[in-house]
Amino acid sequence: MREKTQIFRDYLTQQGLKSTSQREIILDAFLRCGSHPSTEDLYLKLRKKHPNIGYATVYRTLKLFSECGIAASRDFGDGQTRYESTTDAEHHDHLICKDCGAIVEFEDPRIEALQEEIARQHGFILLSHRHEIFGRCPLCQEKAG
Amino acid sequence: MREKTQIFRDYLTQQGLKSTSQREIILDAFLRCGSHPSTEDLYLKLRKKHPNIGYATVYRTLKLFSECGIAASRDFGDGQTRYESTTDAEHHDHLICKDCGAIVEFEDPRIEALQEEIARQHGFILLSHRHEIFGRCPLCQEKAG
DNA sequence: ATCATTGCAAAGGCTTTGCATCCCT
DNA sequence: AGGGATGCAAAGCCTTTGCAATGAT
Repeated sequence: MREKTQIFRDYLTQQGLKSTSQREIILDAFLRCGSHPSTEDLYLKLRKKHPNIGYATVYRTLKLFSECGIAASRDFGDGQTRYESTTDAEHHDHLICKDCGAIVEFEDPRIEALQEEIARQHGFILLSHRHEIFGRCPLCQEKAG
Repeated sequence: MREKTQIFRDYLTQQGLKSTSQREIILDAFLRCGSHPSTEDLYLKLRKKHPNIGYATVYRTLKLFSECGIAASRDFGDGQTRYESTTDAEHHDHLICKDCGAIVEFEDPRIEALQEEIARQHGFILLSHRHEIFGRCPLCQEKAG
């Protein structure tokens, strides 16, 4: 993740913002973290090794990640804002397990194309979209018998 | 909307709940209302003619509508829970104007089929989905020049 | 009479902000 | 030294709930 770290640092410099140990720590945790952590997820995770980092700092730092483009905020309807690293594919949507919350990313150009078509049909200019499929993942299917 | 009114009344009776003037008024307002009102939308709308109806009552009544199947709650990511009447098509998704908030419903069996396919590919059992396309509607395109 | 309903106000849950202090540059 | 950053606590927002009073059956 060399690149993202650099992107973030460059962003800070360029905006006249400061590089701090908290920001470095949060960035590191975010990049190592499993997918789509909420502010709280990261905060709790960090608290173990860095009990002095406040919730507000995590919150504000994630916002910075979002601003500089290395992360994007997502709302999966579970009442928490989640952040995902934007390394991956250009665009993707999510398949979410309703039982365990596992998140799988997917992308399908056919769906993307159909969305364009639908927007056009209604005279809309397409700006963005949100697409989540909720289901039960293989593991939870087993557990459920 | 004869039907829905009846469905709601039957539900109340059958559940041992009571029919009250507030519930009738809220149902009427909901059915007449433009699409996808939030609790607040309805509350404010009602307040003009029925300043004595409380927010909590609107909130609880919409929940009842949802329970008996005449309405469904939706989360479009604008921080408010919205409710839509479930008369219409079996299933549909939404095209939303980012400028004025206008909501157009759409449905596309091709997208539905692709979702099934994607879930299957990942070993998931599909339970539900959420799909919103955000764009700029014809009117707002004009306004924007 | 009985028990659900109502309206108000207060409590929750998450996000956001104010502010004195701290720390990069 | 100067101004952004931090951490705490408090404020905002919307949703949800407690409770005494009210109303439907």
